[in-house]
Amino acid sequence: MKAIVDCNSFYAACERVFCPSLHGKPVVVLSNNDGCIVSRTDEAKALGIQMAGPYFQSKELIQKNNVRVFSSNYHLYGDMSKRVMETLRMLTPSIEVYSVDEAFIDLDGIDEKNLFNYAHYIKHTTELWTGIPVSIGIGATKVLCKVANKLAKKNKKKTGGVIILQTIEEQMEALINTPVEDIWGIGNAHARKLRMFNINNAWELRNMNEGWVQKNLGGITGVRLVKELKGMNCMDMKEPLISKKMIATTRMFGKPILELKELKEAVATYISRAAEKLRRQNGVAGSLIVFVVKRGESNFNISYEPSTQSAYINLSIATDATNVLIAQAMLLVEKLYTTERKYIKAGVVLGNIQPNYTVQYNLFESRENNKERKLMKIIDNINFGIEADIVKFASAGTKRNWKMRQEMRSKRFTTKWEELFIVK
DNA sequence: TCTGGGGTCCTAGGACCC
DNA sequence: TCTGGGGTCCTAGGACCC
Repeated sequence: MKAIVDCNSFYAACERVFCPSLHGKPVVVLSNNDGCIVSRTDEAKALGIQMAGPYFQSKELIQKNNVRVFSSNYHLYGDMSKRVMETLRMLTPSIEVYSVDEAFIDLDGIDEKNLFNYAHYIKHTTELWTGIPVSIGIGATKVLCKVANKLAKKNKKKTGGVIILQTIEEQMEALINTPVEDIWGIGNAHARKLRMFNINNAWELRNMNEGWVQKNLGGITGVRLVKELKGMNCMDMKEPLISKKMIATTRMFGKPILELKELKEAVATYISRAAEKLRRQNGVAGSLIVFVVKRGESNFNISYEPSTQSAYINLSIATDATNVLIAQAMLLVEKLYTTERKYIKAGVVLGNIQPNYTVQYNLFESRENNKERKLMKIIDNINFGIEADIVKFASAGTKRNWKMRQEMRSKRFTTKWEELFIVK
């Protein structure tokens, strides 16, 4: 058997740890730039505030009901996530961190009669040590774990936050109570399709034949999903993901910009971020994509939808040097830039990532990289150790009018000395 | 006027190779 | 007039996840 441990309303829960008066009160957390709602407590859900909905649409509801609103504070959430995962690691033999707020646990070797007590022990200890409430779903496969977890979360009072699917009867009941759009791996497009075929819950999907699924549900991915619903393991526990295959940094701007100079500054800054991430995993990137998004506008009787343009380059030598990547990116920005409309967003994606010891040099390029590598190391040490961005490239700008809005961010209680939590 | 950011996996089709 | 069979690699795009 396996389990998934999933933090309840994770971002909002992190805020509550450092502001206990918010327990029992509605809280929401916003995405970058205060654009969307990305985390809601149960009290906020009960008010009808939509997940992933634009903030401005719920603003009235939020103000009327005195909902506490936070901008996202990724320093805090990242650190709290680490604490949760460390706790699970100490309590269980093997975990796979699936996302910032979820981990699968391998329960092979645990006596099935003890699963219930074991799950409650994990739940209780995690909550005690970190202050973050969790729900646990247990089943034979990852997909069944997710089914169990979803139901456990939906019905915390009745289930105590833990559901175990052991017998076929338990599985059947759970699957019947899971509408197709709630199945892990079924998104909007497939859900609509399934409904069209009058397949409405997970049990009905489970009983479809393989040929049909193969043809209508994304090929092999769909077949695996249905097998997992039947209790046949098709998704292994994964080794911890050490190196990413692509690294992206993209942001909306705080306000739309028109100037090429500002656009370049933003892109140079994103490259700096992405290259730091790249170096942290000891990787080098072989390709680079820059994209920019123009604002939608209506002038007189012409209207434009927001539109994205992108350009990419394959680097002759894979690199992790910020300055090299910035230089290439600037050329791409110049290629993309026009003055016709304002820009609201830009991003960079580093691809073709390889470990840095495999770099393929070529005849026509010198090996100056050593010098660069030393420089990058020094810059990274200063920025990681003292304060982010204390040393940066001039092309990344100093005024940064385009920086995102984060008007309601809490303090970085656990990662910045100047912002430590104060107990009176 | 206002709608985030960062990922993964799979497939189809084209280019190219022997 | 006639023109094989079997691969690999790359890219773009779709779908999905949190």
